[in-house]
Amino acid sequence: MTAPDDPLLELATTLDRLTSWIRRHSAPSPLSMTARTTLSRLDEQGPTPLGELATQEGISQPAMTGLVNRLEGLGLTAREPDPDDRRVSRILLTDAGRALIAERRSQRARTLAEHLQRLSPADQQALVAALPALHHLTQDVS
Amino acid sequence: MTAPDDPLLELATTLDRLTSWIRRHSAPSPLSMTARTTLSRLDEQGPTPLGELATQEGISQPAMTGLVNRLEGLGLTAREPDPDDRRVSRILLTDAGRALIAERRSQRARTLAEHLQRLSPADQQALVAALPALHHLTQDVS
DNA sequence: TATTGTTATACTCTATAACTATA
DNA sequence: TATAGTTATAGAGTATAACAATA
Repeated sequence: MTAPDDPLLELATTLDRLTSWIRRHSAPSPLSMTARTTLSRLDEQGPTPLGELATQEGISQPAMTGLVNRLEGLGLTAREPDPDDRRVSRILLTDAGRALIAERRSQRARTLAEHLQRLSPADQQALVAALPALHHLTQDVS
Repeated sequence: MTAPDDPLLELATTLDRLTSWIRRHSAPSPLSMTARTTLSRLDEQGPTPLGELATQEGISQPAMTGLVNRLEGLGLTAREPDPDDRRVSRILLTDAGRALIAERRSQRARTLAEHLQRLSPADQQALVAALPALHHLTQDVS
């Protein structure tokens, strides 16, 4: 059990609060949160079997089937047969899908910049210095 | 894959990933994300008119009516008439609601802290150093 | 008239169970 | 038999529009 004034525990609480802050300040989107993180994931890791994508996103396989169907209907993703196992559908981003999440990322960066500008230079520097740590944190279990 | 040249763009991407990472590593809950942040908000700011709560959470007034009805059915919140304006319903936490949000918050913080402990001392130090900045960021617009 | 909140209705996203096809 | 994915069905949570009560 951790002590109540453990800085790590305080950090965890702050990150928890940060999550809900980010959620409230995200630009409204016709795509669901899962849809957006799925597109972002496909951009990072390339073509991925549907079931694996479902596990990574923490939703059921039928839910991912439905999501991929919607994304495909929007022209954002496509299916590719796996040459080694004909049961497998590999999901990949189309050019339109890649363009959309690039646009969304830069838009989010602009919004973030507005808020960052109100922070002190020391605060800004601290955040940039913490980037590798945040990166390692999210790759921890992946 | 996006080029990580712009630190601001990288920060946006990392925060994006952090959001979905925290979401995936949260303990499963019968309550929706909005339900949880609403309880948390009521715990922080006390009794709040329903419409104001809807605006703060970024959902419509009818959606908040439905959510509050569900929370009330679970015994987690209650309605209180506003003495000055009889149209207004002020929503407040019950003792059960307060207990639930406290338990969940500390559990979530513990889980996150476990992952933070696996990071290198340098990473941990960087995150702790960024704590005030994160705190300021989330209080920025509040 | 304007505001606070509810009711009516419809759509999206999710889950579990049953199914098809490949392995 | 086991695995990858789809289809069937149901429930939660959301929005917009129309309404009731109060200001």
